Amino acid sequence: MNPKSKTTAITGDPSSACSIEATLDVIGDRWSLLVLRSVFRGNHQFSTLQTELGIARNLLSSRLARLVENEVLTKVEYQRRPKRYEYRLTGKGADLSQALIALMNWGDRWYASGKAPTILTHRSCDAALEQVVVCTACGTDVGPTAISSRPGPGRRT
Amino acid sequence: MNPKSKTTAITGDPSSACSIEATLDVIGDRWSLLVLRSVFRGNHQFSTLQTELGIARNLLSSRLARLVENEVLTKVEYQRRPKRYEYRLTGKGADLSQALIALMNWGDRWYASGKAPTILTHRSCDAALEQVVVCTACGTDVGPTAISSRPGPGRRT
DNA sequence: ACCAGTGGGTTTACAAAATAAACCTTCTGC
DNA sequence: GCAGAAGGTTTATTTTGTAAACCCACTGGT
Repeated sequence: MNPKSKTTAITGDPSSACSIEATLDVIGDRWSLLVLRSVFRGNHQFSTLQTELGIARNLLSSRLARLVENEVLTKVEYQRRPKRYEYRLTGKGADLSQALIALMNWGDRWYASGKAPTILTHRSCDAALEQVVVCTACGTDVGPTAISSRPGPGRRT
Repeated sequence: MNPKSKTTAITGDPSSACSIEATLDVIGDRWSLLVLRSVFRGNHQFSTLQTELGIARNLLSSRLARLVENEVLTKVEYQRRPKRYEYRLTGKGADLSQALIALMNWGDRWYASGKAPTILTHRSCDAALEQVVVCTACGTDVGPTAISSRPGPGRRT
């Protein structure tokens, strides 16, 4: 589009040459992930979100609109007369759980000094969860230094 | 600290009541994660990062300073006369790989239409990787709807 | 000796985004 | 017919981000 490729940054266009960038185009601002965390926790109404987060109302409004536009949330009328709306996660939104869990775990490891503020469990077992990266071939847990990166079929640069 | 708890938002203080918030206090702005992605990819110099990302130089400067201050990166003099520096991931920084992978995977699933721009592999197997959340008790892969959340020992609210 | 080029920044002027507070609208229940 | 709740929008102000210019130390070429 631009000959000198100015659009390397946050472009607002999720069809990026990098999937991290694509993701950040949707949820990579100061508030979106906090809004989503709150929705994951069960807050679905505008007022509740606003109070819990302390976000300015106009910003919350625009963030929710953007998340709805990007199909991460849906706006559902849960009452008529007076009309009341709530925001629910779509499948795509729920699929962000892995990312939120990764961010939470990092915060736990480096800022919670062994005492996590929130613990996630398997609903049926009530046991703790663990997030791992595994090799689809050998099945072993792969740490950051054993990871290699190569261009895939969607590479555009 | 503040009686009416105004500090629910992005406070710049990672010792938050929520680990997601703590994490976002460190890397939750428009650029930090993109800078880190670039460092993960092997770009360690100021100029290289600036050119690759298209970020304003003063912003890159302040982001790098903040990441160094928070011990995500270290600034290493790799040459004297003239002095040249490079930025390297610390252990804490490398530990963000899970989060970057989660964000990348989400982008792959929802914006790459089956063709990932980048593929991560197990260095020794050359096979694809998979990120999963597993139960420490039953060992099964736990999807977003089977996850339960409860307050942990570090809860402060 | 001079000058261009490289690396790693800082300063400055300007534009965009965030914040806080006030305001608006529709409806209910008293 | 008034207060209060829900879900916003408008407005003024402050904070951030952006782009371009500039600075400094040094090297290698002429």
